[in-house]
Amino acid sequence: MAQAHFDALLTASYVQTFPPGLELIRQGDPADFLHIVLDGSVELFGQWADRECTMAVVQPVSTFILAACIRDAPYLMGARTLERTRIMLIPASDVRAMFRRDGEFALAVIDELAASYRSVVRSAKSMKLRNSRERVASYLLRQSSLAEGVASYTLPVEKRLLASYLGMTPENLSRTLRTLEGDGVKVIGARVIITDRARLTALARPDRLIDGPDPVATSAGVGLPPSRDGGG
Amino acid sequence: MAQAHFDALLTASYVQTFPPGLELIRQGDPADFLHIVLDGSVELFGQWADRECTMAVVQPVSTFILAACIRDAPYLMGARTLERTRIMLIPASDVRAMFRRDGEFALAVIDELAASYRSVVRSAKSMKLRNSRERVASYLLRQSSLAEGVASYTLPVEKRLLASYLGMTPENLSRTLRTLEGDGVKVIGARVIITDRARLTALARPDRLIDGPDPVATSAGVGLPPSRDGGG
DNA sequence: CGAGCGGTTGAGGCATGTCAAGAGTTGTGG
DNA sequence: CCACAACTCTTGACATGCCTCAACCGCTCG
Repeated sequence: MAQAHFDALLTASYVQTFPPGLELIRQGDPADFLHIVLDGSVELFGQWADRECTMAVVQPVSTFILAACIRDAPYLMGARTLERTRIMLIPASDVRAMFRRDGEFALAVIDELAASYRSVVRSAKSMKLRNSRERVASYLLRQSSLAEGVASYTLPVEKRLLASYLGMTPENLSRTLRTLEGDGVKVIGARVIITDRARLTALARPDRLIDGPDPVATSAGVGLPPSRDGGG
Repeated sequence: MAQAHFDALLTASYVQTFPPGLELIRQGDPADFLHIVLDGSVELFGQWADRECTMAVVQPVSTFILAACIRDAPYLMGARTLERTRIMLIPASDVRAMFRRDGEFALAVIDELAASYRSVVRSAKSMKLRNSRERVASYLLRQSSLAEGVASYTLPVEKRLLASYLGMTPENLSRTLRTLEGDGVKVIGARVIITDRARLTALARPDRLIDGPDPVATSAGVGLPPSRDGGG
């Protein structure tokens, strides 16, 4: 986009650092700022009838709740920091005004929204088509491939949160990890060790239409699968 | 958008009528055409490991697989006609070229994508936060409110498909509908009769952040909740 | 009429959630 | 530095939601 426009957005926005566990956004509130994670990580979650579930984890550098800002609609998800996190906030009205003025920016927004959309569809497919055991196996395998195929790595998030993200209870995740030891992967604390990749792959049956394309060497995704995110 | 640009898109595209049950799109195929349902209805579904689930039903006039066209990426979902359906096909390359040339068109695409994104997020929240009984109750209530709050209406889709959409088996849906008779709604064949709206509402606990905003009188949505759809 | 299909119903089993208790870890304040 | 509190994680026992399999009904359509 035009440098002048870019600068205009920057001057209208501001950057702030938040402590861990802080609620940045409450679902249902009007969308007043586009958020961009510069450093740290943010959990997006849904709430309903005293229940809660993790929808995604946003890691640098990504936007979130872009869709709500564009539509000038209430946030569909809440957001809280998982750690000390630096965030840039751009007034939603400025964002809306800007992609009307700057065609390049509009194209970037289109690209981001399309990517986000596909992310959620993938996630929804995983939830509906796989059982919890398969989701866990796929997740562990996917994280390994994101880390350039290493056989050992550490989980990027707490198990409690991972369980919620995968649509199961912490107890169930714990048990599932235990039984998965017979299928090519061992998890000790936050440490994941893939002992038999072929076997784990056979169980997880990874699919690029669900788990995403094979990562290219240049990308550096670390978090939960839909780490690129842009709506809410 | 500019009339000239609109006409250009029209001349590049063509309209075709398909019989019921025809597979329009196979998931994983490259996105070559943007599809627009002019008449009839289309099911979007996901497949994995010999399992299948309905993701959405698209009704006139809506686009689908917009996101795949934009990203020039493989379709994440398959699509098949549910009835005799008239569809307009626009070459994906023309769509991509057009929103680079025409700012108004780009804005329309942004709006459509943002709406689609929010649709899927709602759907995902419903799947993760509600159990099957609550999903069924919400769905029945939602359809009633889309039909201007009438107490009686007919289901817009087959129960078999509805079950898949709601993430359950046909048997389970059948049983659930039976037990729901004690909670303010009766379903005979495809006919839905809400006998005690307050009671059904108490059970469904409808939420505009999941079920969508209260419909305005001018809109005429009929199908499954995310009838507006635009990605894949 | 008979095949095919959607829908319903029943029986039984597995997967997952719930409740409860305890081990291990982390962070805090005395 | 230690003691305590709070929290995550784990494990067990139990309950239940949901699926699977199978049979049957009713309708549609050739």
